[in-house]
Amino acid sequence: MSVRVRFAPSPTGYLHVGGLRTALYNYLFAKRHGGVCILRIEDTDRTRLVEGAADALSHTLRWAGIEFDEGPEQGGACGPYVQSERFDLYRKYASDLLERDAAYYAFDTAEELDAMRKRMQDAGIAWRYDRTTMRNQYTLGEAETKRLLAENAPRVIRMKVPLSGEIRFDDLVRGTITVPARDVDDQILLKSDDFPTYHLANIVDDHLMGITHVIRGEEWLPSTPKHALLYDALGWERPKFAHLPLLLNPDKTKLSKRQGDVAVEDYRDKGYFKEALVNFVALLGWNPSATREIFSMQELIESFTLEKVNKAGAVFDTQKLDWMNGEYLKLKSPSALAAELQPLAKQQGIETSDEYLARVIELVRDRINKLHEALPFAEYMFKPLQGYEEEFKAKIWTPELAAPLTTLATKLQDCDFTEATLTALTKDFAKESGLKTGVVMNTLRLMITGRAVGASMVHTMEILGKEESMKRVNAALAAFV
RNA sequence: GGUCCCAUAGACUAACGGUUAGGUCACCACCCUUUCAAGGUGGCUGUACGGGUUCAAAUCCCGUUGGGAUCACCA
Repeated sequence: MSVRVRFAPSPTGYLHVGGLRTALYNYLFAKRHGGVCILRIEDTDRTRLVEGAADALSHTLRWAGIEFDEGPEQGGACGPYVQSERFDLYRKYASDLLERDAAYYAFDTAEELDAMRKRMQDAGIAWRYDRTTMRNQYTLGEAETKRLLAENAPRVIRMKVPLSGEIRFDDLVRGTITVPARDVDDQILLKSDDFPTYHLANIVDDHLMGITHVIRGEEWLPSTPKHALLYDALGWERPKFAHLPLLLNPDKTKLSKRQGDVAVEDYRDKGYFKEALVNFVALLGWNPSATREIFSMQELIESFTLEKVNKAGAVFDTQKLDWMNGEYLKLKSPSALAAELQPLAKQQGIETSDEYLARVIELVRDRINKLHEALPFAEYMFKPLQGYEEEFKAKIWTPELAAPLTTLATKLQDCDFTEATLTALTKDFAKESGLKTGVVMNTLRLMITGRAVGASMVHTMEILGKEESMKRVNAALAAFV
C-alpha cells in the first residue's frame, strides 16, 4: 500500500516551529517512501477564524521547501482540502454513528455542564460526561428526543464511549498504549452549530483521504483512544499512528510564545536561512545516528525513518541554530548571498553592485552568523567613515606614529592594491620601520575602518580600493596629527 | 487531582546486553594570527535513584523520584 500522509494545521495566522517540524517529518516520510503528502486546513472552529491565515501557512511552508502533492492550492482527488468546505460529510458520518449506537444526542446547556463539572469536582471525581444523569437521548427517552429535535432545540452529538474495559492502540514511536475506557470522555462530535469537532473531522477526513500514517505532535496522544474508537465504530481500518515528541521551552514546558519566538516567520525575518531552520528542526527529535549535523533536504529525505524518532521532548535551543546558520553562510556562494542581501541593502540606502556586495560578504562571512549582519558589520565598506572608536584609537594611536605612517601613506600611494602586493609592502614596512606588524595593521584598521574589529586588513583594503583607502588614511593623518 | 507519555553532560543526540559511554552546540585552554572570527588540538561536564534478571545492564523488568502532555460545543 502506498504511503499517504497529511499535515493538518488550523489556520491561526502563523506557522509554529513545532508545526514546521511536524510538516517536515510528514513530508520526509512521504518522499522517502515515494508516497503522497497532503495539506489539509482544519478550520472547523468558526470562532477562531483568521483572515488569510491559510494562505500565509501555505506560503511559509513553501518558503521552507515543503511541497504538497494535494491540498487547497494544488487540488487532488480527495478534495476539498479545507474542512469548512466539507461540512456535509461530517453530518453524514455523525448520523452513521448515531445509527450504529456509537453516538447520541445531548441537549445540555453550558450552564448545566458547568454545574455537573462543579459537582464532580466537589465530589473529587475525575471529570467525565455522565450520560446516565444528564439531558440526552438516553435519559430523555425516544419520544422526548424526537420532540426536541423536531422543534430544533440546541443539541450536540456525543460519542458513546464504553463504560468499562480498555482501549488500546499502537504508536510507531511509543509502542502499544492502553487506557481505561472509563477515563475517556463522551466527546462532542458535532457541535450545536453543526460543525464537527476536531475528533470527528479528523478521522472522517483521514479515512476519506486514504491517510495511511498519522504523524502528529504528542499533544494528541491523550485523544487518540477516541479516534481509535471512532475508526472501529465506523468499521474503518485505523491508520498507523506516530506521535512526535514535543518541542520545549528552556524550562522544558511545551514551546510557547511567552518564552520567545515560535513562528517560523519570526525566524525567517530575523535572517535565518530556510535550510538552517529545516536542518535544525529536523534534528530535534530525530537523528539518523550519523556523526554529522549538516543535511540538505534531499539528504534528510534519504535518511529519514520513523523508527529513529525519539520519545523525549527536545528543547528548542537557538544557540545551535545560530551556529548552524553560520555553517550555511559559509556553504553558500557569495554571489547567491549577494543577490539575497541586495534588497535589504537597498532598503538601508546602500547602493552597490552585486559584485562588490559579494566580495564584502566573502570578506566578513566567517565573522557573522546571519547574512544581514554583514551590513552593519561592514558598514564602512558601503558608507563614508562615521568616525573612530574612541577606545580603540586611544589604545592604538600615539604621536610617534605620525612620521612612519606618513611614510607608509606615500608608499601605499604607489602600490597596487592587491592582496599580494599590499601584504609584501606592509610586512616590509614593518621590518624597516621597526614597528610590529600588528601595530601597522591595527593603525591602518583604525584609519580605514574606524573599528577595532574586522576582517583581514589587506583584504579589506584590496576590496575597498586604493582611492577610498588612501582618502581615509590621509584624512586620519590630518585629523590625528 | 485522573489518565497517558517521558528520563544519557547546560542544550541536541549516538548506543538496538559486552564501547576507555561516541558526536554536535555552548563553555574553557592552547595553536594559528593583524583585531575579531574561522580553522586545528586538547579539556570540562552525563546514563535521576533503588531493587531485580543476566556471566555481563545506559540498554530488559519492577518500584521511587522528577519532568511533561492532556482532561472545552479549540485544534
